[in-house]
Amino acid sequence: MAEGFGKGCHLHLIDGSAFIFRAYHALPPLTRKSDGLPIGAVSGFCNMLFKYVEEAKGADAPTHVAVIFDKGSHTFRNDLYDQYKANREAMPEDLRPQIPLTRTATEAFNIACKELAGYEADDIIATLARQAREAGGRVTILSSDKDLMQLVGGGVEMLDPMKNVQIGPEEVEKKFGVTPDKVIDVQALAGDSVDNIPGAPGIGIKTAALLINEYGDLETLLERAGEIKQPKRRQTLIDNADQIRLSKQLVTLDPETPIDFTLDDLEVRDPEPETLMKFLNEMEFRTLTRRVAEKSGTTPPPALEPVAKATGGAAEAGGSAVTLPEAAPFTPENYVHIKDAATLAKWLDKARARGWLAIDTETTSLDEMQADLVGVSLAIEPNEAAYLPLGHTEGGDDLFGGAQLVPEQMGLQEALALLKPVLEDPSILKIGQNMKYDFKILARHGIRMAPIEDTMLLSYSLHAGLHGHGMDTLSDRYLNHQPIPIKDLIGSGKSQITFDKVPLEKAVAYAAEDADITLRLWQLFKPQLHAQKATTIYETEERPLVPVLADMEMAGVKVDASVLARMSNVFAQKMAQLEDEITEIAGQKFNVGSPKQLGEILFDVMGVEGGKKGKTGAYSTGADVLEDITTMEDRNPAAAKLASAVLDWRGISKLKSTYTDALQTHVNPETGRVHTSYSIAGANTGRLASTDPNLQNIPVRSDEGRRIREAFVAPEGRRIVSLDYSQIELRILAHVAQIDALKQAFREGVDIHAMTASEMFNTPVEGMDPMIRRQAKAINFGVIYGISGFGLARNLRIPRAEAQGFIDRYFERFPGIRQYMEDTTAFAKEHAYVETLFGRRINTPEINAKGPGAGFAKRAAINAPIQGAAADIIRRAMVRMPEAIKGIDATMLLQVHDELIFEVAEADVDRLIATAREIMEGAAEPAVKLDVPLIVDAGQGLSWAEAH
DNA sequence: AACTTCACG
DNA sequence: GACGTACGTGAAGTTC
Repeated sequence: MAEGFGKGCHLHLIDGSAFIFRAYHALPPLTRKSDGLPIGAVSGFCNMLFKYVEEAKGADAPTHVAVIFDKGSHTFRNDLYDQYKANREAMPEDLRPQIPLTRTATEAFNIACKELAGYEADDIIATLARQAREAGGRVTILSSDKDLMQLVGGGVEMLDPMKNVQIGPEEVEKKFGVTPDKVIDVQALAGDSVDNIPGAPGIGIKTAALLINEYGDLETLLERAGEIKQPKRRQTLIDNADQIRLSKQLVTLDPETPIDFTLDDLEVRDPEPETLMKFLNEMEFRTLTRRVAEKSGTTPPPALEPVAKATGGAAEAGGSAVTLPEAAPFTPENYVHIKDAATLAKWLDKARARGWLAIDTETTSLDEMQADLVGVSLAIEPNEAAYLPLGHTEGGDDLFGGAQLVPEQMGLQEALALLKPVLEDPSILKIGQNMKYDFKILARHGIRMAPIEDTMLLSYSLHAGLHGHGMDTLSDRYLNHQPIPIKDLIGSGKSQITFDKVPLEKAVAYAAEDADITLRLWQLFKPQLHAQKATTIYETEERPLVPVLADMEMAGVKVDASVLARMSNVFAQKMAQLEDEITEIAGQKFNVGSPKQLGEILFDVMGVEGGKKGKTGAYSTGADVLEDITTMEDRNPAAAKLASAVLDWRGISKLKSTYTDALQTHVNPETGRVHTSYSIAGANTGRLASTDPNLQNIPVRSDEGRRIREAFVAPEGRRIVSLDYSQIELRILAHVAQIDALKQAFREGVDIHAMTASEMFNTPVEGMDPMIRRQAKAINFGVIYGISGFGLARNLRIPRAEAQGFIDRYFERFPGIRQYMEDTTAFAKEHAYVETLFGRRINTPEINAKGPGAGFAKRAAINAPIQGAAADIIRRAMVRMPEAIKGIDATMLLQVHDELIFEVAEADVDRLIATAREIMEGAAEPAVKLDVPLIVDAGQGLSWAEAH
């Protein structure tokens, strides 16, 4: 080969920023043990480089390589357009110090590391790619960034390093609908919200590709825009031609950046083990240091003596200082398809021997009450996983054809008979992700799994507030592995199929992987529980709640659909009437349900003043705005009337669409009852959330809405009983903030809001003015939410100065509350989490951020220990409830944050109330002895409306 | 898919 | 000194 870069050479260009970003988000916020320096992103970055170096030795090895970084945030594009990337979020605080370290890391790996002020990494990549191509060589860009796709072709291709898929001209065309050379034209039209490139409003990639393909290129399109048939599209292109041309400049990468090195400087060099290990050792990456040592056949340097720990620092907050184990790569070819009883028995023996198994069920529906079991997957160790298909079918799509079971499957009953003794064996742990789902599916087949572990709940106990706890998130973050998307198997939208139609081979790969991932997550999370002091919450609240909630959900609540149907009819009539009225006042027909159209009518057509536009440019027409307009009878009577009619319409529309209509569709045809689903790990504070349908927001505040609760009934001979905690959050506040006056008031059972008013305004509790009491009540709630003068003013509709005066007076009278708020925020700032009385941790990663996010985080931090403790208490009560009411003919049906709803035999109502009340009032103990009593109010009746 | 609105504690 | 503000949820409908 001749000197220098040329034909036969192969250049790898690594998008450094993408690697860093990827590494940062893939890993929990690790810190260096010795001094707390955040190093999660550096660690991930090094792992990725290590993996790259190992894999790059193969057949298609590069001859030249460089990692390209961005330098600074200001580039020539900002000079073209000052809004470029303007809505980018600021770099996270704990990432910033890691950036220079990634450069050092690259050099330690002996890989060229390049950047250029005023240009983005993408421009340098474009320049190098051009040079390499012109020299006759090949180029592979390691990135999946769509902005680089314009470079593909003529010997240049991309490789997505995470998914390990090549991106050539075909893939680019698939994404953009045009050949790579026209990608910039499409991007110029479609714009990009991430980089804040304006493009042509209303035109996305699809439309852009259509236009470019029709007219050949952007310039021709803009010149001939007048020929476009669609009027809106035509106008957009004519009006925004300049903006589109600017957008094209912004998206076009510069292939002529003034770089001060040549391709020859990028020749591949092997890492020098000593240099590399020295760096890795300094970073305290033990595993990686060892692996490099093994590869190079040298001994790793001794671990550095830990230096004295720096004081404080929020770095190791919130269950984060974890080291990821050396993950075994996934080898799906090891997954087993269980076809017969002998093989299943073998796997179950493995579980018996090990004492655990990870399990996952595949079904035909997300609704556990309607889902049919299709298969079960099992895992014993990483990569040791199997799928047992039971209900895969084919055919049945013609009118009379019944679906046929496909071969190579065990019989359902035979399999369940083998599974049952293991799944119910108290000496074998059953590990699942979101076990409530699998528990319910199997319970419907007569198997009650116990004991169980749930990786979703482990993550919730460890990481509440940091991220979601779905399997895809957890696998991506903690195993650095992206599971096969379910979409790849069943599709999406209209053409979606059910899992029983998935071919067995694909089903094995998918389902066994899920069990494998679950097992790995369990092995990773379980040991961290103790280290993070999360064991008690997990063991006493989260895990035991699974069967309790499963039973509640399976029981369901009886709903009289005919009551709802009648109400829907009445609502429909009223709405039609109001719509006529509204059309008349507005003088034109419009969609009352469209806030946009309504805003234009009110503020543009009818001339109401003071319309405020939100960030989308639409007028705000929320209830508070409309209520203000209804008071303008003198100035703008028509608008006042219109606003009032719309408010009425909205009220009815909400009741109809969200409640009376929707609830009917949720009545299970087999049980005649509504089966909600509670998410245990949904709310960061420890509250439950109810979905499909949400039964925690059934109307109660308005008389009309409350009537919907009449449809929630007890069957013949039974009653609905409701028990709710009185003022539980304020009681918790009184306890944690140690407010003597509040504590005493609760002990004496006086009206707490009246007492607050009395303290603040020096008036006796007896004969308290209801208006003053109302204001005091608003303040009491405000305190729980992290009060602000602005918020209180808006809530009470009083001037802000007056609201601030109330708050000042309140804090003067209850200085302990201000102290509590200050202590709590200080704690959050130091640790990046807050804690409830019971030890539940809620992470507050944004607490030290700058900008408006910090305000939210601060108020959330104040609220979380209070809301969270209340959630702890009712969770504890619920866990104890089934055992306590065993001899009573009663079923716990629903939870609404501070309320439990039961269905009880008429004769047992009193006994149930007494027992459940005792459990609920004593639920904090023995873990916490509150200084204030917990009081539970009870009601009963034929419907929820009567019981509440 | 994002946004707006509104139901609950 | 400006800025944006009550906490926590889920669902339906419109708009892009």
